[in-house]
Amino acid sequence: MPMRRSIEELANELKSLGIRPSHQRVKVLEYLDCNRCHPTVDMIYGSLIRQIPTLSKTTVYNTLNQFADAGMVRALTIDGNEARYDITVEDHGHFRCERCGDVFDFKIDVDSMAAEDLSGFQITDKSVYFKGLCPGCGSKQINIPK
Amino acid sequence: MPMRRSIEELANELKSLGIRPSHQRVKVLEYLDCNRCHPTVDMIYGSLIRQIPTLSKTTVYNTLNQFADAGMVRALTIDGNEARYDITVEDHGHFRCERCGDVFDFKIDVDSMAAEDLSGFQITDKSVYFKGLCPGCGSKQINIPK
DNA sequence: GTTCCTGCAAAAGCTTTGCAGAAGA
DNA sequence: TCTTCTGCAAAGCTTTTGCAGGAAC
Repeated sequence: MPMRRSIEELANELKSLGIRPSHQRVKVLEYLDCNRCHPTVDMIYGSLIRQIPTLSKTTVYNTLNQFADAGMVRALTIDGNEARYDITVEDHGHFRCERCGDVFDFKIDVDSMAAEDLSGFQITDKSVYFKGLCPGCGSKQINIPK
Repeated sequence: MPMRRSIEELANELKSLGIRPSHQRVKVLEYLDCNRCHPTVDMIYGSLIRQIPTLSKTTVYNTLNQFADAGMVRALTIDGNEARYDITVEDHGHFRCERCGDVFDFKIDVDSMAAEDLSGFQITDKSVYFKGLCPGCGSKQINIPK
């Protein structure tokens, strides 16, 4: 599942989308390719700063916004305070644990959902978010802190 | 559909959940009951300040968080910058127009979705978000501004 | 009288913007 | 050389927190 791609492949993917493959951009993309855990900007920045000591958070923001505009990544706003980023892949939903905050993928066929009343709407994106307790937290039988 | 409830009914609903029915709280709940358009905090505050000149945005935030904790309303984070609030009703999805920003409800049977890999997860909430162009904006045939 | 509630002000946190210097074509 | 990119600093926004006065019970 973590189908790591080489630096060259990642750079070519950027070029094919008209994005110049700067060192920072390739590294951000590589991080997203290797860490499919819906990282926050802080997580990406915190990891890459060790490889690129001059990196700024602004660049991470700029890069992610550019990737999102190009359709390469999807920004998740499953909880309001912080965005998470996700390499665009086939249809899947996101489960967010309300205790530990982790986000899990699960396969789901969004087109199988029985939806109505949407004639006339042009749909460009479908997102499915579930919340609750993940297996690890649920088995601990503790109340969710507010 | 806009099944307005009386002040007494709203106050009783609050009492039944252990929330003291202060004037501000009842008014916020009445607004949500009458305006099922997924309002932002600003929209709620901007409307109620005309009836309650001393109202503060802090109180609106406090009240909405309390309602959300009690399960009376759901906070939507369909776009990252601003939360929207929604009286809890039966299963439905949310469509957000990327041009005009409006949010539309549509009926959807989330349990009909073919989901896998979730054994061991305790699911407490299911959300479905679609994005695209609403009929009004889509018919105008203009490119979406970035 | 004690507890809860309100609302002002300030703080906190995430994200964007302005801009100057650096890097790349 | 000219365009694009990076990153620091500052600003912008939404939301939360601290706290004092007031209301409710």
